[in-house]
Amino acid sequence: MATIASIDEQMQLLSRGAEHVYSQTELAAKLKSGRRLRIKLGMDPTAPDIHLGHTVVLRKMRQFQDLGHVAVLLIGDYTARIGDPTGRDSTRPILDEATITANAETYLAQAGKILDTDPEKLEVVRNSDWLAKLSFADVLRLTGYVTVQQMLHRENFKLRMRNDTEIMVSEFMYPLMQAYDSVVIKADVELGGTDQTFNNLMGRELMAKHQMEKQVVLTMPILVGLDGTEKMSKSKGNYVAVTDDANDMFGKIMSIPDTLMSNYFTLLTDLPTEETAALLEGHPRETKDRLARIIVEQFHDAQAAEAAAGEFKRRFAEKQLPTDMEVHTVEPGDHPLAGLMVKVGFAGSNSEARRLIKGGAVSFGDDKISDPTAHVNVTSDAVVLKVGKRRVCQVQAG
RNA sequence: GGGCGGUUGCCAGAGCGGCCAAAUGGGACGGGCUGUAAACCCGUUGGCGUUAGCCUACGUUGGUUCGAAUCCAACACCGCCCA
Repeated sequence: MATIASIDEQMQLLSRGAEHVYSQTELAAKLKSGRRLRIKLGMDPTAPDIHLGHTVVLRKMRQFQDLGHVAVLLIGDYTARIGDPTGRDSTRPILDEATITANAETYLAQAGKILDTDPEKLEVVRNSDWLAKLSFADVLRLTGYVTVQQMLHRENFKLRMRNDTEIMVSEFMYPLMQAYDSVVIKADVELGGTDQTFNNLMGRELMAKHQMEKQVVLTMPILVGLDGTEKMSKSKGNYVAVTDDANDMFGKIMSIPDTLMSNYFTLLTDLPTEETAALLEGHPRETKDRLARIIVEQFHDAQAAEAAAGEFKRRFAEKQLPTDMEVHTVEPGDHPLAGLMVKVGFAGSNSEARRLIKGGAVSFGDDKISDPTAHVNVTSDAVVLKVGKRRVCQVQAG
C-alpha cells in the first residue's frame, strides 16, 4: 500500500473478523517497528483443495501482504507424517511423499487466487528441510522445554484424557514441531484457525525459550458451511470450492441461511462494517445477491459475477431454462427414461432414477413423467431433460 | 496377563431363529410453500428388474438349522474394569 495507514488503522484492519490476537499490544509494537514482518501460515498437505473456509485465513494473510509484509507459507510435509489430532477425536492417517508434494502444488495454485504471489511478498517453505535434520538429542532437548501438564491443557487432549481415548505420545510432538517451525522461520505473526490456537501459542513459548521475540498469534474463526450449522468442509459437502464456476458459486451462496450472511460478509468480503449493517437491513434476497456477487467476483471477475447473478435470476426466479445446457447425444429411438437419466449422470443407478421419477422430480420436454417404467422417444430434435430444480440438460439423437 | 461388554445401512441406534433390505431419529435427496433463506407439511433413502421376483448386505471365517443380523466356535478390531 502506497499510503501509510496509521498504526491504529492497521490494527483495526487486521483485527477485522479475528477471533483473538495474542496480543494486541505486541502486534501494535511490531507494526510500529516499521520492519517487514514475517507472517507464518501453516498449510495442511492432507487437504489440497481450497474452499471458502480456507480463504478466511488466506485473506487475512493477504491484508498483511498489502501492508508490505512477507507471507511465509509453510508446507507441513514432515508433520503430515505423524498425523495431526487437531479438531478430531482420533488420529489421522499418514501420507506418503508423492501425495504431499502433489497436494502442496494444488494448494499453492489455488491459494494464488487470494495471495499476492510476488516473490518479494511470498515465501514458501517445507518443514522437512529442517525437521529431518534434527537428531534424537535435538528432539529431546525440545521436549525438555515443555511439561506434560502444559500439553494436557490442550482442549483436545483434555477431552481424550477424560474419555480415556488413546493419545499417542507422538501426538505430543506435533505442537512442538509446529512451534519449532516458528523458531526456524523467525515468525513475527502466526495466523491460523481457532482450532490451531494451542499449537500456535506453543510457538510463542518455544521462541521465548530460544531468547527470541515471541510471535503474535492471530486466530480466525472457523467458517460455518452452507448448511449453517457444521464447519465448512469437503467431506460434509457444505462448501464452495475456489475452483467452482461462477454459476455454482453464486447459487451456493444464495442457498445459505439468512442468519449466516453477516458472518460471511465480515469473513469473506472487505465491505466496511457500516455498509454491511446497512445492507442487512434490506430485503434478504437482495442482500444475499450482493454478497454472492462480491464473492464470485473475487474468484472470477465482475462480468462473470454479473452474468451469474442474471443466470440465477433467470433460472430460479423466472423459472426459465438455463442459457447453456449440456447436450447429450444418444441413439435415436425409444429409450427407457430411467436409463437415460443414468446415462447423462443425473442418477447413480437405475433404481435411484426410478425413485426420482416416482417422486415426481422428472420432466422430459414439456411433460412431467411419473411412471418409472416410461419410455421416451429421442429424435434429432433436442429435448430438455430435467431432474429436480438443478439438474437440466438436453438430449438428442446423433 | 485376567474379567466383562461391544462390532448393524451415510451417521446414531433398535432388532436377539422365519413376518428383516432390517424399527426409530438425524442427514441427504425429491415434492409442496417460498426468496434455491428459515419454519412447516408430504414422499424417497442397497443393486438388477416394466409387475412378479432375483441378487448382495448386519466385523471376518467356519458351523448348527428346513431357515441366522439373530444360536455356536475361532479370529480381528474397539471399549470398560482388575493386574
